[in-house]
Amino acid sequence: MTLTVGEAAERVGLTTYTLRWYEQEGLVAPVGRDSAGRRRYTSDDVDWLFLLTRLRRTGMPVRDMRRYAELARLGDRTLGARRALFEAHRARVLARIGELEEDLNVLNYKIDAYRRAEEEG
Amino acid sequence: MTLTVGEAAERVGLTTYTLRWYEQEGLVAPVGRDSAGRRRYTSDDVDWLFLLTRLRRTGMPVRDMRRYAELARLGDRTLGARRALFEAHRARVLARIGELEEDLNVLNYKIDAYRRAEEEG
DNA sequence: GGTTGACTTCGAGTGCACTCCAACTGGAAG
DNA sequence: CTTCCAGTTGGAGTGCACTCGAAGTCAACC
Repeated sequence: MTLTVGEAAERVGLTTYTLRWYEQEGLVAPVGRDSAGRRRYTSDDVDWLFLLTRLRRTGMPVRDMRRYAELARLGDRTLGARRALFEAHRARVLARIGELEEDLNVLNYKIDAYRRAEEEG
Repeated sequence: MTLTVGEAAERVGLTTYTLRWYEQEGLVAPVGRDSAGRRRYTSDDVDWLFLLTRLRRTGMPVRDMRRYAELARLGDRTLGARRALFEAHRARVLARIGELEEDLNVLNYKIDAYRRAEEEG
């Protein structure tokens, strides 16, 4: 039903260090504990962590993830703000993809130039 | 004909600090100097720097850029190695774009969910 | 009941890529 | 000739996101 920090870490692809640090940094609401004081992650916790990994992977700074977590903790009245935050982030991700695609042209051009030079020389 | 470090920095969108640091780190061959010991960047230098900014922007670590610079300094016999380096990097960039596009789905899903929740509530 | 191993906390350490500071130098404008 | 500005060096400092070490606790297994 619930996972230890090690199990949760493995599920979401983060280390136990990072999971504890995310909690400390307020990216994750305080996780439930068992009688021995050990963290127990619910599937909701794991879902949340998974979402965080996607935000992180798209380059969202931890600072913004914290802001998002704070909004989420305030309940439904922040739905609009959270949507706005995601929409702004989506725009950045789209821009980033565009940038990478442009840079790919440079890469392709260079690869081609090297290939031609190799054929010559 | 040649540019000062400040002018070169502006052209390529880096700071003068970074330009000097790139040189110190071996990402750029030692730049020519004027009689007063000040750097003078040729258009070839600027082209090289521009390429570096594209590599950097696509996430190539400075370590790999240094490796690339070293190969370039060895002349034409490293053309193949340089092409291989670029091809490997291109593969990473393509993978990265794919990753971002996947993550975009998560983002879109969440935005949609927020929108629906806003309409309800 | 002892050993093992995963957990706990707190604080310090790491790696990357800059970014800046202090002290100095030299050419150009007024 | 003085003032100013952009440049020079070496080394220190910054921000981010982890990552790890030390010292201790606790449940489970033999």
